[in-house]
Amino acid sequence: MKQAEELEAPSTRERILAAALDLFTEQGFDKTSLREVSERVGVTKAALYYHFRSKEEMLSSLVERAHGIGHHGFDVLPLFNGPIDFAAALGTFSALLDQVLSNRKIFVLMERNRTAIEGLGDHDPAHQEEHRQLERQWAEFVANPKISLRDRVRVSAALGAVMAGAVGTTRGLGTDAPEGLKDELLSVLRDLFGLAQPA
Amino acid sequence: MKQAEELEAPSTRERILAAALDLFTEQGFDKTSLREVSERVGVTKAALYYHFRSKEEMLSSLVERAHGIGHHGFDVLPLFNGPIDFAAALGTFSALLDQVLSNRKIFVLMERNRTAIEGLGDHDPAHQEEHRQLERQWAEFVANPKISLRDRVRVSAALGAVMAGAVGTTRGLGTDAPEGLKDELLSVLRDLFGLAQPA
DNA sequence: GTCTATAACCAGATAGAC
DNA sequence: GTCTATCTGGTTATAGAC
Repeated sequence: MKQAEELEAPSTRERILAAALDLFTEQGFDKTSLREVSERVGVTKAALYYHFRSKEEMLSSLVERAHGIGHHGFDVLPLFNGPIDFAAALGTFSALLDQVLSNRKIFVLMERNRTAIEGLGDHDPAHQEEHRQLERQWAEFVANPKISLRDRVRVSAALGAVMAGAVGTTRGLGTDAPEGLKDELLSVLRDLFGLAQPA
Repeated sequence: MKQAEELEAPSTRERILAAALDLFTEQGFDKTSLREVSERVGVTKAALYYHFRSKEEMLSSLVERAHGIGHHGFDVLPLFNGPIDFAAALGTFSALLDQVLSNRKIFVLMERNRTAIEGLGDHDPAHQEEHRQLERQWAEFVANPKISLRDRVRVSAALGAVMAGAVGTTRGLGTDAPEGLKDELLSVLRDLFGLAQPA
């Protein structure tokens, strides 16, 4: 995510990642061979192995960025252990929304390659641990009996709505950044959380 | 979905599908080999080929049921070509919700194997055609300029909320049918659609 | 830093006996 | 309807030259 990427000539490594991102998203991780990636980049298959230990490390590198985002968003989950402060939750979701909107491509990749990403830790234990923890936190939240079913469903629905709105729209519209989408989704969140709409 | 399945001894074919459903969901379609499926069922790999032409046909058979459901739900989409009648939409989503809740396992499978299902038509053109049409209808709806952005976002968010609520909850809670979940999600939909909550 | 060549492997699928 | 045995093909990954 250094800004230099778009100014300098992109390094081979970056070009590989860009090609992999597109192919993994279009065809799926498992159905994309390294041969295809190398052909698109214009290097040989073996050259990929200079830059990445394995195919999984490519996926790993791509998903890494999104993990930081999820981390920030989900860090607050353990704090929810009773009636939810929806005004505060709106702030969290708003920040999450920003991140998702400005990293749409990666979130589409993740949405479409869930199983591949989950089974990723075999060669990358650190990554797996981070992922497992996120999953566990969410599972615990969803099943937490100290929180009313209503509140859990609302938060869960909010997450689904944000993802569907931000990611689902992207697929239909290509790579457009739809004007006003963020405001509409914030409005959705307020309705979901029982908060007043601003003038 | 014949009721007999649970009363009679399940046929080999059904046992294969059940094992495949579990394995495909847990590990992903691509990472599950026919050897694993055959071992779990207690037959040999070759025996699978008596019941199914290919691995893809297994997935195809599993997803078939859900397609009918999506079909009914999305059939109404082309009718949306202006301001949306949210009271009517609530009925559609309510029916969809029923179907998703009573077929959770298959929807989890679909959520986690999107790319595999999309690339499925190579050996099954009829299936592909149905899928493509569903995708197209949705894409057209999402991008339809005759419908206000607000309304499109609301419908999109509603779909995401229903799926997240019904499917996401399932993974956390195993195969439980959470009491009251449906009512909570209907309530979410009413808020999303600007409809009054019933007494 | 990129190539050629090849290793090593395992998947999906088929043929034909029983 | 299920088995044994086998084929074919593409995949990831490595060794070592340039």
